[in-house]
Parts: sequence; C-alpha cells; structure tokens
Amino acid sequence: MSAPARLTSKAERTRSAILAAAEALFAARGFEATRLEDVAERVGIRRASIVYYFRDKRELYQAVLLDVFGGLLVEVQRAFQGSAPLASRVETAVSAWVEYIGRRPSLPRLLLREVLDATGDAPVLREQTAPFFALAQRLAASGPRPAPGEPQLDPAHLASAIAGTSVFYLTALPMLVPELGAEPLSPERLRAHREQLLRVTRRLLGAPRRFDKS
Amino acid sequence: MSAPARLTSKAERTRSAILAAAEALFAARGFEATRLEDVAERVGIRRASIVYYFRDKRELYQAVLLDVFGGLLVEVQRAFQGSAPLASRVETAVSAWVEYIGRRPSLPRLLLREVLDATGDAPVLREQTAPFFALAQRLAASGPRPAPGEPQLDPAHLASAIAGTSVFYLTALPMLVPELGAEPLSPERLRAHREQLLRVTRRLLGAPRRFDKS
DNA sequence: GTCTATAGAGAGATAGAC
DNA sequence: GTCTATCTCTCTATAGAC
Repeated sequence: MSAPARLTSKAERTRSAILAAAEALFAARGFEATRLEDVAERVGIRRASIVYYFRDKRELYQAVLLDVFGGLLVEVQRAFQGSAPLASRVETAVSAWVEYIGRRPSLPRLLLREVLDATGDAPVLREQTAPFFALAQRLAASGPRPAPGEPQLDPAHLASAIAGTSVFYLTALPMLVPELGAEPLSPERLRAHREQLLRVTRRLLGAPRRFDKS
Repeated sequence: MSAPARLTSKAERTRSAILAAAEALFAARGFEATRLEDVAERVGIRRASIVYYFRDKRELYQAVLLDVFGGLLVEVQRAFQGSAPLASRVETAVSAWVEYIGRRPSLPRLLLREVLDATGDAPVLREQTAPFFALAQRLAASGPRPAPGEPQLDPAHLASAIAGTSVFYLTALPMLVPELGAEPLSPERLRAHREQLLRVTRRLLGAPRRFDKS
C-alpha cells in the first residue's frame, strides 16, 4: 500500500511557502528592495530553487498580487450580495474588507506599493479594483444626501475616502505615531478599526435609511 | 567692475537643480529604484558631481524630505494661526495643504513611500507630522458631534481620514481609474479636490458652527 | 566645480550535477 | 525538486586629473 494520499503535494506546499514568504517581503520592503535570497531563506531553500516554480522575480510578484487581490475581490463581492438596502450592503462589504485584511495583513501595504510603482498599466490591480469603483458610482448616484441641500461627494472621492482612510490608518499611523503601539493588527485593534471605518462610511453617505427594511 | 552680484551662485543653482530632480525621481520611482545616473542626467551633469553636494544617495534623499515636508509644516501651521473658530481654521489648514501640493506635486507620493519604506525610525517624517496629529487630538476632543448621540471618531482615524482621502485620491485614482484622466493636478482638478476634501472634513467633524463668528 | 576612470559589492539569471 | 557554481550586469562610491 502506498502512503496516504496528501491533499497537498510537497511541491504544492513549497510553492505556497514561497508565495507566502514573498508576499510578506514584498509588502514590507517593496519589489526592488526584496531579495530573492531572503525569500528563499524564509522558505528554507536556495535561491535557485525558486526558479523551478516561478520563472523570474517579476512573475513571482504578479502571482502574489493575483493571490492577494483575487481573494479580496471574491470576498467583498460576496458580502455585497443580497437584497438588503444599498447602505447596509455597503456596510457589510466594508466589514468584509476589514476582516480580509485581518487575515491578509500585507494587503494595505501591497496595494499602496503597487499603486505607487505601477508604470503605465497594472493589469492585476486595475482588474481587481474596478468593481469597487463601479460600486462607488452607484452609491454617489443613488445614496442619500447627508443633509438637505448639501451636495454629495463625487464617486472618486467617496471611494478614495473609504479606502484611503483604511489603508492610511493601517499603514501610516503605526509609523507616524508609535505611541499608539507599533502592532496595529491585534484583534481588538482590528475590531476598533472596523467600527471607525463604518462611522466614516455612514457620515459620508448619510445616515442609514431603514425605510425599506425594518 | 565685477559682474552684477547674483542672488544665487552657480553652485546654489546646481544644488537646487539636483534637489528638484531627485525629488521628482524619488517620488516617481522610490529610493531603491532611483538611479543617481538619472538624477545627474536631468540636471545635465555627471553622476560623480552629485557627490560634491551630497555625500551619498541617502543624504540626498534626506535633504529632499526635509525640503518638501519642512515647507509643508510651515505653511499649514501658518494657515492654522488666528482667532477664528477651530472648525474654520481647520478648513483654512486643509486648503493650505491642497495648495501646497499644487506647488509640490511630489508630496503625496513621497509621503506614502516614506511611510512604507521607513525602517524603525524616520526622524524627518515623524517630526514634521507630529503637529498634525496633535491637532487631530484637539479636534477629536473639542469638536462638535456630527449628530446628537453619535460618537466622535478617534483622533487617529480622524487624521487618517483627512490625510488618507487626499493622498489616496491624488496617488491611486489616476492609476486605478485612467478614464478620469491621467493628469490629476490641473488647476481645475486641484480646486475640485480642495472642495471635496473640505466636504469630507466637514462631515467628519460636524457642520461648521457659526455661533461665535457671524 | 566638474569630469573620466575604475574599484567593489550585490543581485538576478542560467547551466548542469545529483 | 533542489542544489552548487558561475556568468553578467548594474549601480554606488572613490581616486584623482583638469
């Protein structure tokens, strides 16, 4: 009898380990400053072995992006499904965003780095974020006014405010204000961030309307 | 008679030109990916000549940061002076922020890059941004509530929301949504951004109170 | 002040053994 | 699949002439 079949072969596990190590290092240091040597060391293999799984550094980087942002897109879109009022589905989607970051803490840094470094076209990122912007357009068009007579935000600023608040808080604050504690992703802190981000969202969209639900 | 005295010597002009070229390239590509060769080429000199003005690449980078962020700090603090109500001084300061970026468009990118790349301590950035955070604490403590009973945002999120909205919009949107036009810093666009950012600020702080002014 | 020339250190990619 | 060995290129920093 052969040994019990593994759900993941050794090769698959090595590949995953390389992806995970690369994700952490690309997020921490950026594409240029990340050394394949260091990725290999984290995995416990030699640099040349990475080539067996990924043709070159660029391909490894693209695979990391696809993995991280693909997962985000799936989860946030799922959270947005349903027949609840628009405003409450937005809140569910914002919560899903924060929870996903709890599981993939490299996301905010990878997002900002990719945005900064993308030269010309960044196919992965653009594909994966276009749906969010489309959503912002719906919201800006159909959302409630925060106060009578006050003009609504334009879609680009609405989307920038929600995403920008979150990524800036998670990325910049630990560095700019170390008194807050350098570890910004404890479960309590994450929960607090979700609450604050929901408040920001509500104030920018206007108070949630209950008229068609409760 | 000697030639008319110049306000700026040739050396000073060369130094400024190096700083300006380095600022643009560090913002566009980041510290690691910027080649001193390219900086020199923009100035019209040879790479080795940079060393006459700046000991090494790191020192040049620090000089750029000090120049850009030092100027910002001065202007925003000046805008915040005066005896007007807190909320309206905040709006003046936000306007000064946007106008400064109009003159130094590399600022949002440099800020995000420095935040991402800073290892351990980033003295320049922390010094220059601490006053902004202190301001956010005053606002969160003393500002009006957006609605009766609704809890205020915490200072870290308030600051992240204002700064994050602005830098994310200016940096990410041109890349994520090219339909908006890849040139995000025309005067009209900048004016629009200032208005949108002021709306965000007002909604997060609560409607501006007029009771002690008009 | 600015240049040419070169030293020296990495780092990515490749060839081929096991 | 993973390794060792090596090739090659790029970039910073330095030395020293003009």
